[in-house]
Amino acid sequence: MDNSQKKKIETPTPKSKFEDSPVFNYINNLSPIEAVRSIPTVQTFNSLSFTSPPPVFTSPHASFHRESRFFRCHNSVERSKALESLDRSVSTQEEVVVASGEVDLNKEATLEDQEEDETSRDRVDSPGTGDIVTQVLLDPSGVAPQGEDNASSSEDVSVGLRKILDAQKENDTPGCRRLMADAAELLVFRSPNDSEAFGCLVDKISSSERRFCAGVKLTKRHDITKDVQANDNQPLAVVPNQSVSNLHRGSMRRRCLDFEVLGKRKKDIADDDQQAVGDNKAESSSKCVVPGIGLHLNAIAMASRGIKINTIHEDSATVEIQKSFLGSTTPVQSQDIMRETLDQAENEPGKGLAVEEETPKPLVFEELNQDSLQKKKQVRKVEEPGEGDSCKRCNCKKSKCLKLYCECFAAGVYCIEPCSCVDCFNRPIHEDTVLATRKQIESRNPLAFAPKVIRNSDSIMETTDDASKTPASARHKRGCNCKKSNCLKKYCECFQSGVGCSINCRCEGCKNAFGKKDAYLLAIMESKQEEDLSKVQQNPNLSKEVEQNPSSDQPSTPLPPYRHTVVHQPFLSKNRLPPTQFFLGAGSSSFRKPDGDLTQARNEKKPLETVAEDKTEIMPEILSNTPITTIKAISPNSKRVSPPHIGSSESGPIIGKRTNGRKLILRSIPAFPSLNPNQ
DNA sequence: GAGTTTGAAACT
DNA sequence: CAGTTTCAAACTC
Repeated sequence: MDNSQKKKIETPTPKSKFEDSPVFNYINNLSPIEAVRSIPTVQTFNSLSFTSPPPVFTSPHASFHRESRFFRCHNSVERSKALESLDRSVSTQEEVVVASGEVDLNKEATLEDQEEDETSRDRVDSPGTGDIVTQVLLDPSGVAPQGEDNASSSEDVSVGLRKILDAQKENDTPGCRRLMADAAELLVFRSPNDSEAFGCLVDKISSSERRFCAGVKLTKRHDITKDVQANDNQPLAVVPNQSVSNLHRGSMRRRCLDFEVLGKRKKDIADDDQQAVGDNKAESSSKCVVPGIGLHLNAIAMASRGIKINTIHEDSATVEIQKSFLGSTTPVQSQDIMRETLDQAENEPGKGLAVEEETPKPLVFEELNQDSLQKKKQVRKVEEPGEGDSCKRCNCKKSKCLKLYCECFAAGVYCIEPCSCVDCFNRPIHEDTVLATRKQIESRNPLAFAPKVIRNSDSIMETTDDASKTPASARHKRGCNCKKSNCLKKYCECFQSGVGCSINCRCEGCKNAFGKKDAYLLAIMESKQEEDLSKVQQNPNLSKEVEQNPSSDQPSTPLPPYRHTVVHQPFLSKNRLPPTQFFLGAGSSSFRKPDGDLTQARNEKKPLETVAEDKTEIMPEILSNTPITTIKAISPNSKRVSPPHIGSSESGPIIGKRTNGRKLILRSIPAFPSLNPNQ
């Protein structure tokens, strides 16, 4: 039978003879041509299975995971609808918008694969971005959506995209330009920059920004009230056929690309700057972008602000939009907020839609609809005069806005009109200076422009956390060094970023409402304990060893009841309290009243043994302090202590060498009694 | 709005 | 690398 089949395959018999036969069908099913469609599968695998790099480094892949979650909302039906609308050719802009959304989605996947497949990014950075865009557009395999794709949808997408491309070739519509710019933007993001750090930053930022952009591109710029009404009960990104006014968006993105290439389009910039003299806010807004990062931060800021407000004020569309113009305190924070909000939105369809729908609008309006923009600006000023717009506003006097003192500069955006800076050089007209300074700073500190807050890519942590609360796994990269603010004011970068303090922090008397450092450390220890316990449970021999060795400060001792209240910390535990609650509960005044005392106690270098031996009846206060004690013992100078250090040093058995975030999730009370010989 | 406090950034 | 200075945001009044 096999031989006969092979013969049939190998023999060039007339097709008509067999094509109706079951054997032929079977052979067709065996055709390797179908097997070629493995690319989407690969993508799916990539997006689901690849572990993320250590959180110390910004993780574009980790972000991609979330993006994929975000994009999951683009189901085939929606895509079909979009393509139907394309075929109807209702509006060229709409087509472009839809296509852009699809392309962005797929570009992302393609680029991700490229990143993972190749160590160098030169390919992406190669000139001819437009060609790459075309390639993406015309490459069904690359375009094929992952997971859900079937042949028809994939083909539809490619066909639709080709139509779009052809139409755009015929008339160079703004949408076309924008499409190209969108792709170029992504490519620029992937371009190796002045330093690895910058690339790292770009990855981080761009990932979030792209997430935002996806919403933007798939969002229609229609009446605000309509938006809200129509948004109810719609999944994310269910509006692919809605139109976004792309004209200015395109130009803005393009500017970002231009910025990225030093001097490439300086003339444009200069022209824009001249136009900026007119001081249209929309213009200046689009102007406050510094190479690469700036635009994204702006977008993120706007997005997050919009999301944030929208989530709260779902019932007031006007207010939402108006507030959406408001900038955020820090880009990173916005990023986190947005991410969380998006997470939450996924779980709450109603909100999710609002988030998806409202978020991009500010951008569109700001760029396009100047009339409404001005009105909204007026209202905004009335409502929240203190808040900035999408761009940061600095007040630099001496730094010329060319140092990291300047928030604008540090955030990678140009200063704009609302800034009160003096002698500002952080302007597009001084692009050379800006870039040179950036390079200089990066040479000194490659991570100078990297996001200060990094996210733990651990999906478990993030998914188990309530999005409405503090960032589950976000942490300040370098940590704070607060001495007097107790990490309770915005002086503290951790607090300002809305993240808890971590082991990287050298703060004293940390009371960070988003998560205290000691709690963080305690969680690490706890996780290690639980890990050891689980090991012990799996290996009775080990358990015996532990029991027979009471002198060792082993965590095998049953955890006391107070673990329930103490151990669960807001930013790590699934059952964590909201920041405030946590602070008042686990970190209440009675719980850790004298932070100064705490600091002193730490400096007294309590022996680690105290931690383990006292834990059975220790007061929560002491317990909560003990980790710090441990750390202090390791680093009496309050200097940064690296996690591995803890694990390998005197606290070795307790913390262990492998303390990743995931373990922190496993904070429920395990079957400790089984390890207790008295029970 | 002016002055103070604070901690990061920059400098030595 | 540690200590000091500079700086601008955050905060207070």
